[in-house]
Amino acid sequence: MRRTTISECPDCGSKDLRKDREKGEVICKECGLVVEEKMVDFSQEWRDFSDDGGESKRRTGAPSTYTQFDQGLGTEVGTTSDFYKLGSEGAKDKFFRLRKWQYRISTAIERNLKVALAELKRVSSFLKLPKSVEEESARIYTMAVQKGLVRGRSMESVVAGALYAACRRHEVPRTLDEMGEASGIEKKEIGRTYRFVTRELGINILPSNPADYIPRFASALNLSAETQSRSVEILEQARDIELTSGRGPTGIAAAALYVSSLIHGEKRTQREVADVAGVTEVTIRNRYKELIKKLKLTKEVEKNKKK
DNA sequence: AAGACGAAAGTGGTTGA
DNA sequence: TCAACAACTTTCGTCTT
Repeated sequence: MRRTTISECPDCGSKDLRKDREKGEVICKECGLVVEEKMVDFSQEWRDFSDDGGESKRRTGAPSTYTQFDQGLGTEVGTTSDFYKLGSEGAKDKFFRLRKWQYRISTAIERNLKVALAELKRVSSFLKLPKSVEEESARIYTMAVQKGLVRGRSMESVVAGALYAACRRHEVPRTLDEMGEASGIEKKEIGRTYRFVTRELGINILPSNPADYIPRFASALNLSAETQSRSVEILEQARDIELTSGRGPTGIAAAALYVSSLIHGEKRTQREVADVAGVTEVTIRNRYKELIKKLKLTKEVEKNKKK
């Protein structure tokens, strides 16, 4: 895969950049700007779900692209020019039957996919998601359609659910709020379809890591790179003493960022942090209290308060 | 006046009988 | 299927800067 390399930050010109290979992000250490969000595609095809309904969707060969409505493969059984190559009458009958049958089952799905993938691309570009996530979500959506999971649900909500799932798998999580804003679907609904689709398709998603949210939140708050990396340290320590399990990852990320901003004398209000993280001040306060207590950070915060 | 703090009641999802 | 439960939110009053 070809990757372009950027050697200096377009915002402040600093050459001190930090690369996060896993997330395909490049972050400027000076200003914390997320310079590049290019995803390395390490996705695999996990399409051999166990037998269901008898029809096998397996195939071999080069991977096709899923962001084209027909997956980049022609779906015509044959063209009329092929017709004249056929010999017997039986073969000709079969030719027509096959083509008619093929046409019927494919048009419904194709029509759906065509519209859905356009919507998917729209939302994806709105959220500035990497290409590989877009591909993955298209793949998820395609499978959902083939299994008839869209029935009884709005197409848009399934699209949003597929995108959300793909983001999680690629460790570039967006919050349900952001997804809701981009797609115009209520976040409750997205969460519901997301859970439904992933369960039905047997996709397992690891619980998202709070640290994955840090670069974006910090960038939105104009926090320095030191503050940012400090908050990641805090998160690691918090995880080691089981402060993170069971809690909402965004809340923890937000609290770590808040503490870190206090320590580095770039104070942000709880309100500001809460807004970009999509949680309430109360949640930040609760996490914040736990953090400074369990990690004996009180002294550090006090020390920098006077500045 | 704005921000931080905390109590109390409500919401939606998970879990276990 | 239902009730208990944990996490989070909303709302509101009080304290601090």
